[in-house]
Amino acid sequence: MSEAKVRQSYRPVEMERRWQRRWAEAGIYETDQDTAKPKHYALTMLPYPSGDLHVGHWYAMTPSDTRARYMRMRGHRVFFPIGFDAFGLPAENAAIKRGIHPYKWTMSNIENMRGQLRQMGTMFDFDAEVVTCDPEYYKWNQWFFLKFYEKGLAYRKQAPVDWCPSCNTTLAREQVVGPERLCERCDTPVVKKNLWQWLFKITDYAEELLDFSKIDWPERVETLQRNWIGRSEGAELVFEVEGYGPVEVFTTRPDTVFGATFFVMSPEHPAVEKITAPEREAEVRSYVERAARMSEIDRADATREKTGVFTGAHAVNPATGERIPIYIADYVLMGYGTGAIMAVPAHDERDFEFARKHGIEIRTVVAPPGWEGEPLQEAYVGEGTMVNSGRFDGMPSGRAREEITSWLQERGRGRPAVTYRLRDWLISRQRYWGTPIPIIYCEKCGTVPVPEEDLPVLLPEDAEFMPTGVSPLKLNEEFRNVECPRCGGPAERETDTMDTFVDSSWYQYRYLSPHYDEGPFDPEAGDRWLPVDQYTGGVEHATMHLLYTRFWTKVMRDLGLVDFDEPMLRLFNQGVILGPDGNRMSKSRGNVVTPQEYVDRYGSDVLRCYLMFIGPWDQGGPWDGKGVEGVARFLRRAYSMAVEGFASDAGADPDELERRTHRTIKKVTQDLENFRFNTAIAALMEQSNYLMAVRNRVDEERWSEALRQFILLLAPFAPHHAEEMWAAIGGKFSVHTQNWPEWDESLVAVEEIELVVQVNGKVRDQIKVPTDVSEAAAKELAMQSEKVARQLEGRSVRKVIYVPGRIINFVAG
RNA sequence: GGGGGCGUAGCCCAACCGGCAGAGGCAGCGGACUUAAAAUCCGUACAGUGUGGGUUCGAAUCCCACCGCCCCUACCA
Repeated sequence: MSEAKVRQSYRPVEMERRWQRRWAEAGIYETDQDTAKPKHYALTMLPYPSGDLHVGHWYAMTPSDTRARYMRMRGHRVFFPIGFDAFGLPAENAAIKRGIHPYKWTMSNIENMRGQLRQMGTMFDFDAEVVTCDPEYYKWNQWFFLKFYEKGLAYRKQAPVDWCPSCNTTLAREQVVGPERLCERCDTPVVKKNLWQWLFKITDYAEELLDFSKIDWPERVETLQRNWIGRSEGAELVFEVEGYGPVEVFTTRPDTVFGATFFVMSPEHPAVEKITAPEREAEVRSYVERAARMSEIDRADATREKTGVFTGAHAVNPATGERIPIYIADYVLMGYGTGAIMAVPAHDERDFEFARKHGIEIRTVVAPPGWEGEPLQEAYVGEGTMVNSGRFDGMPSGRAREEITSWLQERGRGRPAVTYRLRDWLISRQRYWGTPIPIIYCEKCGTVPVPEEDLPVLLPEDAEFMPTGVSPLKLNEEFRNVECPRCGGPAERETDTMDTFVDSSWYQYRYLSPHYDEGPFDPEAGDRWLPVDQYTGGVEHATMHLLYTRFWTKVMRDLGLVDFDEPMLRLFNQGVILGPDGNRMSKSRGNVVTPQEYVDRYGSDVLRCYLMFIGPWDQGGPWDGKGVEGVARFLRRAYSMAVEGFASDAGADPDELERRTHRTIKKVTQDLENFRFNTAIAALMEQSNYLMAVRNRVDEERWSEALRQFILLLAPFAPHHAEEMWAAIGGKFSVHTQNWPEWDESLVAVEEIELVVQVNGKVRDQIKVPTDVSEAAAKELAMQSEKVARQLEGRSVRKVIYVPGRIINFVAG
């Protein structure tokens, strides 16, 4: 075919559509169940069905697909499923704003996205698709909930939530707007309210979740999770509160207890009401109310001045026996430790600030080095020698921590303790579009779980999800009113739904058998595929989804459902693709790139390759529309090379061609192993350029072989182009079921290299030497160089540094 | 306040275990093709690696300090 004809014949969009059809007909992406091959479960985080795939989806999914394709060509049976995280707020908001039912909105989005996913040219096995808002799926959320409940891992308690007093409803975090913390719908200031909520006891697994020895995850994610779990060692000490009883505090510094000159409770602490002196009541109550209005985020603002009020009550320091005043202050959080602290102003920055403001004694009990009894100008938080601490004076503070703890323990006033920052997972959402919590409240029997055989508790389709101010299911009498499964009497259903992170905590298991109805997944399929070998997704999920799914798997293990400890063995975090202006893409910034316009113009392969080429995958980066051209040229050139074929034989070095081929195979293979798609594509471009250059100058047979290998290497990146090219050179359908090429190490090495000759670190000459030249020979050859000889004249060579294949350096004096 | 990442050509990015700063691409420039342009093809210039020190025969790479940008996290007792 002539070049002109090729140019005319290159219609990537049409070509891609043709192959997509063919692939579907031939079913080449149906999951290979041949257990003779090693398994590879590749997983990319499932998308939320927002309506259209955006560039971010492409950036996350297509490299993941490339890697899965590569593994397949490497001889693995690969399972690479996809699904939709279909419950959640946007669907409900669309319903409220536009009157479309969430189900309809979600399903039509999914339908749309399915088509776009196919267009992407991925090898997703759509037979394994999971849609989490499907009762077939969420039934198992409920089933798990019951199992968790049986094991005591699901429990109900009062927990603070954001509450809009005007709409009379709880709000999700993203519905609370701005630093003023206003309700998104009516601009009313949001308050904290204690409501009955369901929680999962993830804290039971805190210690095990700190063990990362069984997974190969990015250091960064491990650190994030470790910090999030926040294990601290210390002691729980008991302070007697006058007229109330003992109150426990947690401290990491029991050594400083002799310096505890006051005591602080969180405004929410249950004891506050009972201990407040009558003359203080008004002040205390107003402070508590003010604190309640503040969000946790505002309260966590450490730069804010430390506020608080005296309750009029006193506690007894268990070490000194002194009476110390009890304050309430919002810098003490109910959610951490016991919600009360012993305040040691001399050795804690926050307590120091508070004590100064309230004129409380600041007593040094750990002497800083060189301290001579002068008042501290700031809190000293380091180690030192004990002072003002009775019998412990003179002891190093580290040792005093243990000794004081056991001393108090002997007197029944304390014990060593470990506290975690991690809190239990609050799963209740006062929302319609989620999984109903399978619980029934009966006046007589109390809290009754829905019997397993009654699952799923269906989400009623005709619910009133308009903004009426109450949890939508609460208004649905038909849903809410039930017979108690235990006594048959009148009862009410729980009307909250589950957090959508529940859905994504175990979806990787459901993929294995999405229609299996005897359990969350078919154990036989589980044996064949679990656990996930390679997971890819954004690092923003480090302390949410990625922690929850680890927790979930450990519970599943304890339920006997799986026999391993970790859900995903290997994780890779891709970066974020930014808008052309270098900012995060967002509609309000107007910098959103629509993949469709590029797909329509260049085809999917170009977009895929461009996104992989733009830079290291974990780095992300700004979108550059101009850069796409280069990749488009590359693929078109590659295509035309295959279609036109060999030109003529005119004497280029066929061995060099072969060496380059093997070098390319090695480079691309190693880069794919390490998720370095950008340099792999650069290597393919280089090879393509070379193939083009020698197309009419080398032995035809060997050129064709080199081209064949090139196409195979290209296949995971540009599946459509490679398929077309494969067909053009007479390859058997499909290129994607071929074996990945292997390289011959002996052919990778170049034959002759340019050895750099330096004198005292400065480059003086380059000489051609055989690759395997010995040091002595290299030295000899280098000395023969005129330029080098000139430099060495009159000097003696003190040292020769020889790096094979690189340089030879004469150190001369 | 704490933790992490990144600064290399006009731009996106390469550079293994320290060894000639350049693989690939964009844009630029020159040529071929064209009546002309686009497209295409061929060919090319461009930085001494954010700044300042240090280690070394030799530093983009290792160490120290600083500057800039980004991300995460934050009163955790």
